[in-house]
Amino acid sequence: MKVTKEQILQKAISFFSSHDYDRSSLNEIAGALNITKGGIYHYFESKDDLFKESVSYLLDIVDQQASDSIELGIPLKKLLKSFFLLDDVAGLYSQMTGLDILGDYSDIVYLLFSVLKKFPEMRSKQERIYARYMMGMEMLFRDAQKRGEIRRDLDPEGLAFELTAFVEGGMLISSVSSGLDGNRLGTKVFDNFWKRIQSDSDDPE
Amino acid sequence: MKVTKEQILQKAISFFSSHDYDRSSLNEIAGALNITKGGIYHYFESKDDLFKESVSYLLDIVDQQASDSIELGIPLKKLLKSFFLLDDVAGLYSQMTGLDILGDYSDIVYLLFSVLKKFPEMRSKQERIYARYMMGMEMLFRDAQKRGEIRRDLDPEGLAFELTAFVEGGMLISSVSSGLDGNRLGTKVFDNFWKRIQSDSDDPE
Amino acid sequence: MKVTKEQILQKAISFFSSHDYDRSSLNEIAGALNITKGGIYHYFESKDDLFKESVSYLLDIVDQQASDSIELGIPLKKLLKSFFLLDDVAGLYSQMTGLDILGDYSDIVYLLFSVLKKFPEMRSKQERIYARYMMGMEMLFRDAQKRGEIRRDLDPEGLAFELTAFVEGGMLISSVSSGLDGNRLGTKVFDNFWKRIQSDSDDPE
Amino acid sequence: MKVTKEQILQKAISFFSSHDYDRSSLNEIAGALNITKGGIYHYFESKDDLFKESVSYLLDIVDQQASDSIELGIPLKKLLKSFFLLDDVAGLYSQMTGLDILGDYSDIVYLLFSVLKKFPEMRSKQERIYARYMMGMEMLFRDAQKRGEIRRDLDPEGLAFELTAFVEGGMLISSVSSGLDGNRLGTKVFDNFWKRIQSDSDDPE
DNA sequence: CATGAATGAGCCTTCATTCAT
DNA sequence: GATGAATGAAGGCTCATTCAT
Repeated sequence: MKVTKEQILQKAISFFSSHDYDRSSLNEIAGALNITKGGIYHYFESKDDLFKESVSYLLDIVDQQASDSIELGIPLKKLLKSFFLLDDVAGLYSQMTGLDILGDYSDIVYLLFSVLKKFPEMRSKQERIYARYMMGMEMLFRDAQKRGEIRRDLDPEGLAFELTAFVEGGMLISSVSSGLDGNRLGTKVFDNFWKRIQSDSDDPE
Repeated sequence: MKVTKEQILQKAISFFSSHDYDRSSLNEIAGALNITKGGIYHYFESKDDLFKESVSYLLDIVDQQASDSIELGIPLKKLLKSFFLLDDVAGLYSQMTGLDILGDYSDIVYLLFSVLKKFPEMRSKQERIYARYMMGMEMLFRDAQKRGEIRRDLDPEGLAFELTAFVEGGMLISSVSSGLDGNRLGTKVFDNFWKRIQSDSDDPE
Repeated sequence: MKVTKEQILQKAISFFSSHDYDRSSLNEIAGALNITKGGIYHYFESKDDLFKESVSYLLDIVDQQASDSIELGIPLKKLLKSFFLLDDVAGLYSQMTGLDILGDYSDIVYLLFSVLKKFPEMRSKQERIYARYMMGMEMLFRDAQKRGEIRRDLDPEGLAFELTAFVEGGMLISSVSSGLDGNRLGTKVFDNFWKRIQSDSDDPE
Repeated sequence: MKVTKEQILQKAISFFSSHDYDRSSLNEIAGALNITKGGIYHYFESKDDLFKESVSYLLDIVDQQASDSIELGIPLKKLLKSFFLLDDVAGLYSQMTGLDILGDYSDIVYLLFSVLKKFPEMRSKQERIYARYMMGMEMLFRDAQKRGEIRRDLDPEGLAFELTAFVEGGMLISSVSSGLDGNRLGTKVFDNFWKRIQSDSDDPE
């Protein structure tokens, strides 16, 4: 059974995100794939190269799944609610790739920060993903406004940013605070959030 | 001029937050202090020890300043507004210690994540700081409710979490997205936020 | 010319026995083999590992040669005599391996003691070698009793222990006392020893 | 309570014999005496100096006690018997100094060997102690011969060497072989030894 | 293609030694 | 006298990288 370049990338992601760059040795990565260190050098010029390529590989997946999570045309309320269940969202990260690549949310945040430290030039790629995601959100709100589901006097860009920032921050705090119930707090916040933005003509719950 | 233990801690923080644990060599840290590596071992048993002690040192400062930033008894609106000016808040981190220790917000997040990876036992300290901070926020909202400044039907715990999470997440996104204007977006969000929570009797602006 | 694992073991023995564990640096050992320190880590996980493996290597040789030195079926007297020539026996150690590995007898005693200090779990291996050797001696005496070469009322186990202990102690004293003639004193002792144990029917010399 | 030079010597012996030269740090030795490293340098020029002086100190005690153990004028048989009880003799080493300085027999042998490796010039002192001890033994046998307690046709020098070597070797084997009963085997050997050397006119037991 | 031996630089750590106070 | 800060050399160890096979 040949080891493909993609398998190496996946295993690398798994090491880099759980062990951190410097603590992930090529020997171990190779060992986990039952090949030798030299084998990796056939596909990648250096460890740095492997690192950058594997983070890119991961970012593409994240971007794809982020896009997929934004579905136009369905009632916004239900979709939004799912974003506020912080523990559930965080749980998605582990399955995100369908490849058992990632640990939890904090692993990926750590990984993305560390790549910025080493390779500042990768900032633009991360930046673009955030931008695309928030743009998707914005369209979601615009669409709901058009359909009259939410109030028309709210700024869609502000809403998109507010939501995204809250979710990121909420998961971050959640990942540090083991005793905190992210779903419960998220629901509380969602209730207030929705009450504020829903169209006046909406049936109050 | 004697080099004190505190000077070492500060320089260590500065390295660990900007270069990451593994890339911060004792050689460099010592060199930046004009002492030799061996000198560090007078004050610290090991690199791990230095790392843990310096993160502790930093966390104590962060905790202190977080507490200080919560002032009861003044109009909530003005205080809140300042929290939403993300770029300004982020800027505070660099001066937080008054010691030119930190780079920017992402440095400290990165540092705190990395310490959790290496020393999970330090989670509780970080957790406590978040808990204390959010409790302070909660009291802020309760106080404002008592004074009639904001609506009384809102859940203070939810508000505290919402605010804290938004600020953290906002700064995180901001630190990645160089083109993003954190103050502008933050102001937008604040306006909506305040409109929602202010007491009905308040004069609309 | 490739450097084999066995060559490293031999050179290590030579250093560890003449310089002691802590004073034998991997740098020097590697240098003597014209490789670099890192090369040693290809074959051994650590200095400790190298130490243990090389002592094991030596012990196996010692055990083998000890077994070989016990020949059943030949006149006991001649064989015994050779054991009492302490200087000659001590001299055998240096050539024991045919590899110029050891210095003199005291080197090996020192090495074996030091390995016990660091790795008490290696005691059993040394113990087994002594036990096997003394058992071989015992059989030698039993055989000679059967053949009527020595008196039948002596305890073979006691004789084996007496002989072994005397030889060990004699060489030890000899190795410390440069002026002492081990062969001369050994011969004196042998004469008494043999006079005591020889069969009465034997022709007195 | 002032720390005297002798106290340092004793503590040093205790460390050097149980931990070995290189593993005994001046810091630890000083710490065990509740003084600082610098304090040691008031009495000793260097670690080497301390090492040599402390081994000298020990050797003087050993020499003294070895002399004391040889008592002329009492029945030889009883005295000799005590030398053959190997486990008991080995046990004496720990109490030898009355100062809780030494561990067991193997510690002292190890220490004496290691000092020879580092400072070959100390060989003569050790050599002299062995020589004096064997000379004492020789006189013991001569005395017993004079008194008619043992046969007059035996060579006292050979007997002294035989006895000393056996005891040294026996204890050495004993210290390695945990399962071996040194007293039992020693008694066996003594019985044979005494039978051989006792005067014919002696009452057989 | 792939292996595995070998390198070399860099890191953490220890510790005898010095010296100003 | 004695302390404690500081040095500097050395050692074990790791690992990305190279290269002959």
